[in-house]
Amino acid sequence: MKTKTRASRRRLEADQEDEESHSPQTSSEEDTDKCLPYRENGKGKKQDKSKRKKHSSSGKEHSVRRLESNERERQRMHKLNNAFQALREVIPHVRAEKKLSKIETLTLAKNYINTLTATILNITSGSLPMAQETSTDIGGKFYQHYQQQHGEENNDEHLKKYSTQIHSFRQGS
DNA sequence: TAGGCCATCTGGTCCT
DNA sequence: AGGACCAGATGGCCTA
Repeated sequence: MKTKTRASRRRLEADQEDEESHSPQTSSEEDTDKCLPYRENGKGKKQDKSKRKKHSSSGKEHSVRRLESNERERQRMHKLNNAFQALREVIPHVRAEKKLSKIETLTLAKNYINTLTATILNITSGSLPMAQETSTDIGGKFYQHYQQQHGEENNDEHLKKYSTQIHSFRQGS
């Protein structure tokens, strides 16, 4: 992978620093200073430099914890990316040969959900204002798409169930 | 070459 | 206490 080289290089550098000085914080402190301005409130709020936590562990221990933490973070991001990939695969889009970026994926997913919701409401009742705005042409296309995705069997049953859920969800909100 | 996108590292904060 | 989550920083790759 392209960034593997970078990652291993950084790890190597960190290890070297650790071995040389037993104070791997030096470069990290500089990095942290670049994080300014600090977030103002809420989750992830950064503290004033003077209030920063002191590491109780030795340099070696801290370095080990950091590496473990980095690995967990990588795994977490991989899971997140897998979820993005799964989302990409269920969103119909025009330029199928080009991979959707994350922001495109989220935006298209939101639009897709909105359209599907409107379409299903249109199919099942047509009584809500949003459903009336939706053209039957679009509705037909998505119904076709639904059939391609889910096959012929139990479509009515599934659609009925889904639309009931949507209706109750919309009424609840 | 600038800008977009991405993976990774990192330290702070939250949660269990 | 330790893991999860988050956001900033950094640098590589790609494309217009």
